[in-house]
Amino acid sequence: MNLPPLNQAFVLHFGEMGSRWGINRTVGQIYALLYVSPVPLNADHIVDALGVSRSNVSMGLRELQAWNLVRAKHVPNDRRDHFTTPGDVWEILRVLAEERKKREVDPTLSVLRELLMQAPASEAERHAQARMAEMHGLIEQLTNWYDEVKRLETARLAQLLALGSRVARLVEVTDKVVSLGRRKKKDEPSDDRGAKGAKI
Amino acid sequence: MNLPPLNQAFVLHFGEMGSRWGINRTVGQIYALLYVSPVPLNADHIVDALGVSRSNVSMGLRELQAWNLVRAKHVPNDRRDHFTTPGDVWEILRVLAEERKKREVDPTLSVLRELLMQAPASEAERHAQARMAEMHGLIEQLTNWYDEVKRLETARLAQLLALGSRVARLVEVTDKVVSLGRRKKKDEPSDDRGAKGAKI
DNA sequence: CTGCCATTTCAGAAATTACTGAAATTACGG
DNA sequence: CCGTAATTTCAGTAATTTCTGAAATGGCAG
Repeated sequence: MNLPPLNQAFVLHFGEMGSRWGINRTVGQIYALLYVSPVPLNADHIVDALGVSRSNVSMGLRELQAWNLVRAKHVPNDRRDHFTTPGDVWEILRVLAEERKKREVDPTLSVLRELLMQAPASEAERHAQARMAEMHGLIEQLTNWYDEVKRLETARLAQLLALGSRVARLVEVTDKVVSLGRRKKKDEPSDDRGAKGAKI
Repeated sequence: MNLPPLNQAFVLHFGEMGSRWGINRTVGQIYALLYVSPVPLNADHIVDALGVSRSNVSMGLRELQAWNLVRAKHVPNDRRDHFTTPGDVWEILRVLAEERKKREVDPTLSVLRELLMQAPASEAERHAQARMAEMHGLIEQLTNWYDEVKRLETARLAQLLALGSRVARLVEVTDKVVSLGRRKKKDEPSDDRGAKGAKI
C-alpha cells in the first residue's frame, strides 16, 4: 500500500471496520480509497494503492456497485473504467439506509407477515405469534416512518435533524393549540390516531 | 431441533439473517428462541431446542448478554441460570440502537476526529481531510440527533414516528408563524437558521 | 472440607468466507 | 474480422470464524 499517511489511516480503518459493517476488508478499503480520492480511479490504480489482486478489486467494485455506493465513470481517451463514490454525503446516507433496509429488514418483515398468517396450533405457537406481532408492528412503524422521511429534500431533513428532540415539544404544543382551536380537521392527524399505531 | 413449526420457522430465519446482522447463526437462533418463549429458559433447554453444543450455547448467551439483549433471571429452587429477552420491543429497539452505534459508529467517529486534527502534508491529504470532515459532520449530526431522541419517553417517540414526514410541514408552518410574529418577511428566513447545523 | 452439578474455557476440527492467479470473456481500435 | 487491452470468472488455497468435546473452574449443599 502506497498512500499518504492520512489517506492510508482512513483506508485501513475502513478495512478493519468492514467486518462489523457486513462487508469484507478489501471492499471497505476500496470504498474508503475512492471516497477520499479527488478523481475517479481505475482498477489498476486501486490494485497499486491497496496491494491486493486485480481480481479481488474486480469483485470488490462489483459488490460496491451492487450497493450503489460506487459508480463507474467514463473518462475520454481511456478504455479503462474509472470509479467514484457519490460526492454528496447525504446522498450516500440515503443509499446506505435504503440498501441496509433492503438486506437487513425487509426479509424479516416478509417472514413475519407470512408466519402471522398461519393459524397457531398450540398455546406455544399462540404466544410466539403474539410476540412476532409485536415485533412486526414495531418494524412496520419504523419503516413507514422511514419511507416518509426519505422523501424529504435534504435541506428539510437537515433542518429536522438539527431540531432534534425539540421537535417533540413542538408537537406537544401544536397539539394543544390544535385541539383548543378547533374540533377536527381531516388534514391533521389527531393525537390519538397517531399514538394508536404505537400501541403494541 | 424440536419446536412447534411456527417457532421453528422464526428461529431458523433469525439464524439465517444472523450473518447479515453481524452475529452468527447460533446467536441469532438463541435470541429468537428466547424472544418467543413465554418463560425464561435454561441453557440445557436451549441445547435441546436448537441441537447445538452446550459450549456453543454458553458462548452465544455470553455474547447476547454483552449486547444487553438477554438477561439472566434467577428462578427459585433451581441452581441453573434462566435467560430471557426484555419484553418491551421498544426497549429492545433502544438497546439495539445503542449497541450498534457503540460498535459500528463510535470507533469511526473517533478515528475521523483524530485524523482531522493532523496537519495535511500535501494536496492529496488536504482533499482527503475535507472529505473526512464532510463525513464527520454528517455522522456527528446524526448522533447528536440520536442522543436527543433516545431520551424521549416511548409514548412520545411513537407519536413522532406516527407523524412521519408530516412533522416537516409542522416545522415549516411553525417557522412561518414565528417569523411572521417577528416581522421577518424574507422568502424562507428560517431556512438557514434551521440548516445551519447542517452545513458540512 | 467434599462431592456434585452447572458453567466456562480452550485447543483443535469443521465450516465458511476471502483472496489469488490463470484462463476465459468482453470490447474496442485498427 | 484481428489483435490486444481490459475485465470477469472460477477453481483452488489461505484466512477467518464458528462450533465442539474435554478439561478446568466455580459455587453450593451437606
